[in-house]
Amino acid sequence: MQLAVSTVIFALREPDRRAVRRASAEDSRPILSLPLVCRVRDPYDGYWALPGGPLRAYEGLTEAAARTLEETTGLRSAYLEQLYAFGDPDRSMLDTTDTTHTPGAADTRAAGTPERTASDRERVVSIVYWALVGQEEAARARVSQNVRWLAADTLPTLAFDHNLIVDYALWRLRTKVEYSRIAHAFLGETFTLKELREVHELVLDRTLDPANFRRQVEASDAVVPTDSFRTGGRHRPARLYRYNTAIAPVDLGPLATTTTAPTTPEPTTPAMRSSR
Amino acid sequence: MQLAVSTVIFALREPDRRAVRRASAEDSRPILSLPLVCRVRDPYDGYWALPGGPLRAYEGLTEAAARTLEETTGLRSAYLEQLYAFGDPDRSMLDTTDTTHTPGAADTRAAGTPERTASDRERVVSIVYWALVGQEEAARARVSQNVRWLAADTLPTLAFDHNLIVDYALWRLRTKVEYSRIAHAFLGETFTLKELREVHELVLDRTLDPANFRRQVEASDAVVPTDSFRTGGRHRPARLYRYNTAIAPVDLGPLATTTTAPTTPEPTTPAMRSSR
DNA sequence: CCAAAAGTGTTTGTCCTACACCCATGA
DNA sequence: TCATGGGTGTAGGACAAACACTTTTGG
Repeated sequence: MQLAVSTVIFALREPDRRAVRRASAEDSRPILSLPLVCRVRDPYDGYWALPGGPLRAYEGLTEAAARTLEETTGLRSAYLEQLYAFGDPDRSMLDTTDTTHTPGAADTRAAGTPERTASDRERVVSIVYWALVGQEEAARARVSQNVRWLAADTLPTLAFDHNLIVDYALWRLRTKVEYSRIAHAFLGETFTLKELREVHELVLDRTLDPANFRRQVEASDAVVPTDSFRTGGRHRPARLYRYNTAIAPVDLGPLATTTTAPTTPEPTTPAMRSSR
Repeated sequence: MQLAVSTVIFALREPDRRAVRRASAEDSRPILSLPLVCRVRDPYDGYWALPGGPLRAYEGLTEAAARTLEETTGLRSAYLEQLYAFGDPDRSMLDTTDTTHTPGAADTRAAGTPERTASDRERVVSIVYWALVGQEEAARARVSQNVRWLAADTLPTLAFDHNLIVDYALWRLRTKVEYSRIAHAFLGETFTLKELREVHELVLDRTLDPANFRRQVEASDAVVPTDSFRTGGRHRPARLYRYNTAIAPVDLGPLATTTTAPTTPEPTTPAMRSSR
């Protein structure tokens, strides 16, 4: 039995030069992408897989996720949260029959995938994290021959059950963007409300009303205005905002104190309240 | 390194005869309780702990949770979901200095706690599940000398980090009751809306408006009316309802297909929608 | 001046809350 | 018949969606 920690790393990246031809030329908005590692061992040899590796003796789970994130991309994430533990006995031997995986995978493989060192077919329980990386941070991601960033919604067949895992992480990201305040993790230190809205639009894949978005964000206290403005467009400059660190970013309940988040009680949604 | 699976099992149980004296006599509503196992080994010897045990070679994680649940209580749960994986390196050696744990614990211990068979102080990663058990099911729970049901909100100091785990499970239960439809799992096959409302009130610890609760539940399609009525009170009989199995009970996203839930797309919350 | 995006105001509809009110039953 | 809870109606408030409108810049 092996215990591994893997991470689904999301970032908004400029579209690849090769892939940009498909669209109508000037649609060059960032694309929700994630880095994958090409396997060089027998189970799923040549397939892409999530970055990860075995848990070391004296490190915590979150620590291990941050470490593998740094090892594969050279980056630190602005947001890191546990996703789910996958441990079905047969998840090492799923359908290899599907051959729709990227053909270029075979020639990019190299030595040193950190995942799985023991004998094959051994059972692996994976504790999976998901992470968000900022734009500037993602721009200077380490390039490597067997690490590649792929678009999240047009993935090939991945190794093991990693397609299911990415789908679940995507679902969690989209769900959480709607009710929590994590979209800023995709941006830099300061940002305009238009930029923040575009992150929401890219993640949720639909347009949002600028006026209503502005009001909703301002009412949530998620951001605080600065005195700076973003100029350069041929229009009125937009005010820059900064993420409000005084409020807990997410709802982890009692677990919020054990992570990096400051302790702040979550506002309860009023619903059918009465006396008592 | 050990990998264990533990489960936080919730049920609404009649208050204990001994504990009923504290209240003003006729407040005998059910109490949110969970079964705990008394440890008989050195780390936290005599303390109460969550039921669980090592993951077996050929069983899935959910399978292991259901098995330990059956082994400690003899029951099957109406709801079972993964909670979190706890794996900090130092969580086997937390504060033993606190001695506020129940004094009667020492004399109820017996041989055969299923948890942890290897040498002490070894690192343990626990994948924790949480479960809901129906009222009738909970009433015929197996009694044992080193298994006892304790009230969820007045727990003593538990072994390891199990207090934190129970707090988190409680928070998840309360959060999920508000937006999902899991409260029926505490009840039997059929139930009145008053009974379902009382479950919500007990879990959330506040009263709810009966009229609004009725409308909200009926609008959510969570239950379907039957032709039977609950008679006996000196008032108009109440219609019995049944849980609507045609709709997925919770939001597990892509993971819903891997569990027992039928495949039904989750209705998205409309918010700031526009064209595209 | 004009185009374009920043930012504000306003209407409309929907949902929740509180609470008044009728209905049906057992004693 | 009356007390009790089952079940319905409805006015008021909060909030989101849609969209008209004003403001401020670059060309």
